[in-house]
Amino acid sequence: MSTFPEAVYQIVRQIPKGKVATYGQIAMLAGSPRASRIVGAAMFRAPAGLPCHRVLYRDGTLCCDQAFGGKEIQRQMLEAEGITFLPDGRVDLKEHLWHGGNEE
DNA sequence: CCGTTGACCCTTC
DNA sequence: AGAAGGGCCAACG
Repeated sequence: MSTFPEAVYQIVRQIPKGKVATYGQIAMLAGSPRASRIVGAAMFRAPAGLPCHRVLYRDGTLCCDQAFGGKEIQRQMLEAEGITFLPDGRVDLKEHLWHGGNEE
């Protein structure tokens, strides 16, 4: 792990099924709590096999409506993982917000 | 090496 | 409560 995106990939890969994480949370775990934007950029360049669909906004909303080819696509993937959605169209962070525990 | 850009987040109007 | 603007850090040209 030398570059920031690479560290981000490792962290996102450690997100368990049925759990979600925020860009800010991942950025903090990566070593820069304010580099949330770098995390998003890294997600776009992220290779296949990376559960980037488990990464959401700080409020639980999806990234930018066009990620993964469509926010509804991400919603379906999250539901398949066991994630519950609120009537507001946001993910239930209080139920699925992942803690940065690398020890696992 | 310096400037620009970006799947974000926070503060203020 | 909703909308707008600025700031931050790291990669890329």
